[in-house]
Amino acid sequence: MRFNQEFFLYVYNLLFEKYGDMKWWPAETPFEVVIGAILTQNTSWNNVEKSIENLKKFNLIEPHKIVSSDDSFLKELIKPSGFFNQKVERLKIISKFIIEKCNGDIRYLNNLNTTTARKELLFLKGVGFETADSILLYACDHPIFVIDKYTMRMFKRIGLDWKEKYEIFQKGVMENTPKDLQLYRNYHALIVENSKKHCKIKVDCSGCPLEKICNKNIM
DNA sequence: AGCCAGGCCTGCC
DNA sequence: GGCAGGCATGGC
Repeated sequence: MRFNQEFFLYVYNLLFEKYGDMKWWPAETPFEVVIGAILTQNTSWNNVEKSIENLKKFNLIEPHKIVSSDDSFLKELIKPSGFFNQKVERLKIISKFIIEKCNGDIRYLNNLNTTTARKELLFLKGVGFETADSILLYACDHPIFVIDKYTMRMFKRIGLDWKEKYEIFQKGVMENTPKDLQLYRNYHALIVENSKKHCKIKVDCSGCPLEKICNKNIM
């Protein structure tokens, strides 16, 4: 198997045939994407949903409301998604950034080129590669391929050996796919969906659309 | 009971 | 620049 454009679109099509258009990211507003991206750091989405529900109860899904809310109150609300001490700090830092540098709307980053916008986000404490790229792709309209634990595991199992380096995986995929916003949005969504069902550490291959090309013994 | 979850930062080396 | 250790809750 060669890892060229044909390969990556082949994998996409296998996933698409099973799951279709995932309509990702699951959020009502761009800022909700930002919140979710922080809260889901090393945390299952199931837990994140509870936290976001709590924030919604108090109408806090807006940057200035996050900034002006009491830390201990916010910690209580986002408790279900864990790491609440650092995550409250991170939510406040990025909210402040949005207010001060983005005129209150994260989509301001659409005015910058992708590389510049990415750097701006990566300056922020608590925003690493995956969080930045998720925000660029799903809260804004930057076509960038998000890598996460699921993505690395899946690609490794279907034959790629890129040594678990985020930017190597990202470059490898992006050099071999059309830089298309909708494609990248749905590709990542499909990988997550398929991984949750079939491609976790403990594999469950029955019904997995990638079964033919997967070496389940990896990881 | 213990492992895992849609990372990231810090402090070592 | 690489890498263990810490961060915290909920599901299985």
